[in-house]
Amino acid sequence: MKWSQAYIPTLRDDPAEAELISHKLLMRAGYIRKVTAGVYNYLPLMQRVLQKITNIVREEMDRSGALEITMPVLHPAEVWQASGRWDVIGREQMRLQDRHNRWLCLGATHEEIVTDLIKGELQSYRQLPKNLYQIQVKFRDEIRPRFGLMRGREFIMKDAYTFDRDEKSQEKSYQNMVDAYFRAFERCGFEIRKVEGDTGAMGGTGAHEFMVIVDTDGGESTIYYCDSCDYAATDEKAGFREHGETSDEEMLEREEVHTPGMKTIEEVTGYLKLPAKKLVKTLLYRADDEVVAALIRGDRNINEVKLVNYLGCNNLEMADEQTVMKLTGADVGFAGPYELKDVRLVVDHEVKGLRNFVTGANKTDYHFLNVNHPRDFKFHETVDLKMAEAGERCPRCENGKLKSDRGIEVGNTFKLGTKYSSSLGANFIDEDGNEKPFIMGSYGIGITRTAQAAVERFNDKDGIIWPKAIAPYGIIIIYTNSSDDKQIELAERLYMELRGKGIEVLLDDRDERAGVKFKDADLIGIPLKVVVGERGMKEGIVEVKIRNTGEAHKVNITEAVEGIIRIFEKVD
RNA sequence: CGGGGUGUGGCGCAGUCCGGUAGCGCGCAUGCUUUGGGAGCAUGAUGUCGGAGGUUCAAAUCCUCUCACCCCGACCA
Repeated sequence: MKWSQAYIPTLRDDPAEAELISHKLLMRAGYIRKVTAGVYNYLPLMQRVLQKITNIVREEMDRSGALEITMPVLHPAEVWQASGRWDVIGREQMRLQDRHNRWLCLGATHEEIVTDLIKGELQSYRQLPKNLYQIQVKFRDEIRPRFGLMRGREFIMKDAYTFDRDEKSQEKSYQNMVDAYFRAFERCGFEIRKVEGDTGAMGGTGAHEFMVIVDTDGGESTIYYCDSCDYAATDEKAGFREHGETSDEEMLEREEVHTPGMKTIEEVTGYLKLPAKKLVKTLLYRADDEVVAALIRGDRNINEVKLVNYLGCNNLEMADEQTVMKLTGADVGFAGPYELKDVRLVVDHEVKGLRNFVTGANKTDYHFLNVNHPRDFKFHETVDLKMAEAGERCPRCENGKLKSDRGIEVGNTFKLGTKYSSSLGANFIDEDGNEKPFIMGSYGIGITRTAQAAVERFNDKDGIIWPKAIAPYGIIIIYTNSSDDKQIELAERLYMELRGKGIEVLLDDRDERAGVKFKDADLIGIPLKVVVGERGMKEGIVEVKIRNTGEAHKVNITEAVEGIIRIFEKVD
């Protein structure tokens, strides 16, 4: 492609709307343009990148034995109602009505549709396992779209669905997908980290997320991993080995103390001169229709996902001020378990071993010292409600410590069990003659998100640095003086010959000064730059520069094509 | 949805407090010079000042309503 014929609208300034480096670069380098919040045009360069990623993913899916199909973007409400998710998913599902006032939605995921598709047609265990996938546009009406393609409302995704007869077979199908994911992401140029994830609204029995680790604000997820074994999990999922300390202090008399305006742990610990570990937070939540109080040590942060999972509720939010006032008789910030009525107590394991701790007194501006259980309040079971923290002990191995990183989730895998097959009545006849629901799995790769993750991961002050496998073009040729016919002639010749060798080349034939061409070439991130210029011509060489390493080579004009290819082949 | 902010030529912004001919940089067009890391000079084009209503002799500027977008939070691939 010749630049003069291409459509690559680069910008000098960062667009005001972009926050992340990757978002800024994709805008500035002419890859994307916003249409409306969370919805983008993909320009020619972006289209090529997406195509590259798509092709890699498709090849690895096909290699794994998965079968490509295309399902609709528009779904009837009925199938979502049948699975029960019409009511559960709620606002982020894009819904609309047709001219007959029938409800439809735009698909954010296709468990229902694919299950409905195979229902009655996959009938025998002899036809299993099956893996169906598609690469297609999805919609999710994000509450707050942001970060460009990272959290868009419209995005491209590869989603696959497996159907197995039993757990053992499912395990194989699952591992098969995991293997395919590693191959695909590796080919895209990523070092990928697989971590255990929460199953969330998908339901099911197990999940993993595939993360690109970055050290920028683009790293929206925190993960914890063990420094000695292969344990790794999202912050929502991560646990750690608790110390199981049991205090042997003697129980002291409960004592009310005046703590005017001290609502936070920091304020109370500062005022009472006690470590946060000696406090127990009482957090009131509204879980569906019930109010629960979560008790957790003062120095810990609550993991609401763990609480939701334990309660099995659909909706969890902090109780509002009125509710807190009604139940505790006090302002927010002074709740405690002592004589807290009509509220279910959910207690973190660590609270069990504590003695003589501080809680709110259910009275504005007062706390209790020396609260103890079961004397002052009772509970029967405890649960892990804590956010993990770096430095804690690994839950899997003996000596490991947890470390944390931030990452971008580019893929996920879910074991769904029979949630969808059961609710939609998708069964097969097993070897024993019994009708059974399929054991399902679902597997996603965010194509557009992967593209942006690459930019977030691979860039420098000058612009994008695409891994070769997903770069829109492999080589860019620049001639520095557009009024020098000899340069143009040589550049054109190299362009034609390299293209003849099957390499994707961009020739910057614009009548621009050399500086502009260099800047733009770096900005759009082409892996290899070939410079035809006055200096080189005198020496009888062209310069070849690797975007990634900055490494520069000189190649004799007489054997330029071979020389360039040789260098190009070594680029990652 | 709650909190904060922004809408002014294609892009980035000033002007708004204190009403009085709509500006700057980049980009764009033409010409000359220049030609290895976002050139210089000259000339030029491009604006419903987000929209609607109101106040006023006069509104980008003040008032009311509204829409869009961005940031923080809740949500999430």
